[in-house]
Amino acid sequence: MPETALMPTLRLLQVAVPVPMFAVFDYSVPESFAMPPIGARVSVPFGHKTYVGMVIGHPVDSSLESTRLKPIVQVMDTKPLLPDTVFNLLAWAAHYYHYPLGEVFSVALPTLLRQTDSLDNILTAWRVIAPCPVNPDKLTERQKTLYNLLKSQGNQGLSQPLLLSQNTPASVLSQLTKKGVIEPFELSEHTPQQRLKAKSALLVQHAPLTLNTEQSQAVQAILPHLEKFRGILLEGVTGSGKTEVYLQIMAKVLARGQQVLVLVPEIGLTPQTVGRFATRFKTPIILLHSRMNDAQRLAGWQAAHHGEAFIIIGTRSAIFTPMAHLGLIVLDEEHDLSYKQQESLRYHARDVALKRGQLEGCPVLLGTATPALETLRLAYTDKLLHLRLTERAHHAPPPVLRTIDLRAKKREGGLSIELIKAIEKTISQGEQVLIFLNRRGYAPVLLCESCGWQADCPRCDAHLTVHHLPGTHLECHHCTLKSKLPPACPNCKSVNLMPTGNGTARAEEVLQAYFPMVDVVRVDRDTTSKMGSWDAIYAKAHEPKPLILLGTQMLAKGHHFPYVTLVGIIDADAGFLSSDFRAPERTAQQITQVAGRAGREQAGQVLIQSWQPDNVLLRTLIEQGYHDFALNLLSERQKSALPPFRYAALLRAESPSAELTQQFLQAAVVHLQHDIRSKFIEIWGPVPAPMEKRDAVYRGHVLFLANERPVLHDILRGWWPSLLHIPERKKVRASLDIDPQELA
DNA sequence: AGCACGCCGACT
DNA sequence: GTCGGCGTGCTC
Repeated sequence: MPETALMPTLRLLQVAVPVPMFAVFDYSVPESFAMPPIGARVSVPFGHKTYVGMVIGHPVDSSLESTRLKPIVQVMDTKPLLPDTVFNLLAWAAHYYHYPLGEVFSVALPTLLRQTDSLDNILTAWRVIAPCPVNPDKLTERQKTLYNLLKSQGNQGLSQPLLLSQNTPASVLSQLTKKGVIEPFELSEHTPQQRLKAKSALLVQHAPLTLNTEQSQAVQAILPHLEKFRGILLEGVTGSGKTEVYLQIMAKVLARGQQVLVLVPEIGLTPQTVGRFATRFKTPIILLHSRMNDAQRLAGWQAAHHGEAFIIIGTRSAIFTPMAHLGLIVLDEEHDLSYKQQESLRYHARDVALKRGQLEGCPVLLGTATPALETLRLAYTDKLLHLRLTERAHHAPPPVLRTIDLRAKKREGGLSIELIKAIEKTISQGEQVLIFLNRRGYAPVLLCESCGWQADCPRCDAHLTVHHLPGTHLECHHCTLKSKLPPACPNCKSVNLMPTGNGTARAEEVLQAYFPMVDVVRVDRDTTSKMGSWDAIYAKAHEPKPLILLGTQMLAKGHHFPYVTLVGIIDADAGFLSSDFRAPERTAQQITQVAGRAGREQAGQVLIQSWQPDNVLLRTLIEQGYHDFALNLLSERQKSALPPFRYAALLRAESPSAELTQQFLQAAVVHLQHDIRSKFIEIWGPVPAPMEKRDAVYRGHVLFLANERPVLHDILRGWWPSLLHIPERKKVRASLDIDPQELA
């Protein structure tokens, strides 16, 4: 007798659960629930807890006996939560980065959607009730603002996510509702696409700037690629007007009723950046970054998802935001390292963006003055359309770069007399100066002049930095340790303890002493918090008065300082000496970016202090510029068969002991060599990390290089999940970094 | 990741 | 004699 005829058919789900395991799990669906579709969230019992998982399949049977299957607790979405494109993007990311699928979903979703009580939301919108039952002049300022905003939108109103993400407090909504001025309604009758089309008519574009020849050639070259996937590298020197090119392409995309996703580096998301977009387009701009609270993030996410918002500007993780009708991805400063997540899912937003463009069928515009070598290679192999802007937009001549030979020169606070004279001259002309010193604090070392002892961090392989505020003390820049200054040398009891070397705080002291009449503004992690962040700094930098800006790499990133005509780089050598094969590339990008702050509207000069002014790398950069420098580096990489000419993965490990870490890595290598195909992989290491001990853990890594990406990934796929169970792994934390950016 | 099950030390 | 250390194994 056919048993199946009598058995009630089991309704099964395959669910990705957010736990660090590569398996997916089967569940049954009780009769009382409608079957959730693939892409819906379900809450499921797992171990002793309940998790929010993602339905990824409808299997006909399970490898597990039906009695061991647990029923789901709740269906959280009746429709897929994400569009197919984003669902597929996340599945791709899990596969490419060798990361558990359930955790990938968890990383990509707003926190509030990962909670068991978040059911799928009905989209509420608000509109004014006509006629207005009260005199609008009697409303409070905030109420009046909201009233006028909604009134301008007519009967269509504005969605709640859009309002909340634009800083309308929920309280104002309820106050006006109580007064009978506005009403909520359900925004369900139109699809997101229909709403977008309806709204795009309201988009009024403010006057674009006039483009120079190069800019307009770039725009013309990009326009034929709308509506389909194309990766584009817009390589434009600082001041060449990349942003105006973005804006004009965006205008075309918006006019078609499509949305634009703009990604910026972490600290690039200043009010000034946003302001440029906000004044150009008459449409609300949604921001997505880490300093927003959960409710704001969810609101922005929904506004993008439901097609209520046209322009989304966000940092790295915004690349996963679902968009109803995505027409363009812009990724500004594509070389910036903050696009690479350095923990959990170690993705690179640039690479994810290119994949997303492919899945969405839209162009991806990468812009920078200093392209990453990876990107440059893609451009030169026609994987990307390569456009260049070589002139400054406003006819300002490019800055003149010159080295200052530090050998046998007197210095004070790290500043040579030559540099100080140049500062003096600039100041006397009423112009501004930017000094770049990538070391915060007062002095990077506390040295005993009697015996040579140095104050070291007990938890890290690093010296402690001397700080003067609040009060003189020592800080470790690699962990949270802070300590008092010892009264005498713990080694020889001498009291000749000397702060040695120069940080930004000491340079500030020296500069202020030389130029008592001039404002010296220090910009680093220690000052930007108390200065009321960037706003005050920007205000000063935008007054046409003498000013000395002094800071770390925070100053290097895309900011616009119109009155700066002199840039001084205190120490150009450090980066060229590092053991990381990417160090020259990163150093050149940094120097070029800092140099680009000079003379954006007037002629500027850049003075680079160096102990090795004849260094070939430095000379190439100064004499030929970043582009040619990068081409030289690329040919070096090709000769030594390094990325991007081979594909890399880095196994990282850390544990409470150096031995355990290295033993694990060694075992991992042996394990890999059991695979016959491992002969196609070159194995570098294991070695201790450059700073082996950090925050009391011992770190190490082993690098894998292969000629073919699929070969590398196939081998890793069999090997990496199995490493979780080898005996050497106990007490060791390990992670796999695909396309690693830093060997640290 | 949690969390329980499970065998060896200092305490009510 | 028990409470508890964290090693090991499992989670549909």
